Amino acid sequence: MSDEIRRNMALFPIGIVMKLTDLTARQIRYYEQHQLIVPARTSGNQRLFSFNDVERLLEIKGLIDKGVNIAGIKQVMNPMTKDSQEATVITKDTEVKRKEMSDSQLYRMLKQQLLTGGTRPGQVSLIQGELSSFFKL
DNA sequence: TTTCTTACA
DNA sequence: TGTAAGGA
Repeated sequence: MSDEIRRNMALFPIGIVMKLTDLTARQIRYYEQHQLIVPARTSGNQRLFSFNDVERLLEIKGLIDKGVNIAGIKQVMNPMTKDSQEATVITKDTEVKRKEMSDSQLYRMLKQQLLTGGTRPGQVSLIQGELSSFFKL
């Protein structure tokens, strides 16, 4: 699967990613801080993003628009690190299944949190502004 | 010129 | 999240 290599090959700087995703540099860097993406770095400390990173950012943008916060997004995105990405190459089938599972789980949690209008003790809120997300969902 | 980190009227 | 500062 040399396709994985191509998808994960770090190619473009943040400027291009901004245009590709319609996100600000601030947002992109913020998501990186929260491990939502792990772009490579050049010798000069410049970030280099891969096609995979761009796709992940597009997914993130979609979820943000629906009112999901970082905590919620982390549950939908498989915490793919450089290592785990290579590890999942063999189990492409289970990878897809795991993602679909996460989506339905997130849906239930969002619905449950919206309906009860809150979180149970010890549970983290997955919603941004209770009101805004109410209309979008 | 572009990007990086840190910090906050 | 936006934006200014100061360096690479």
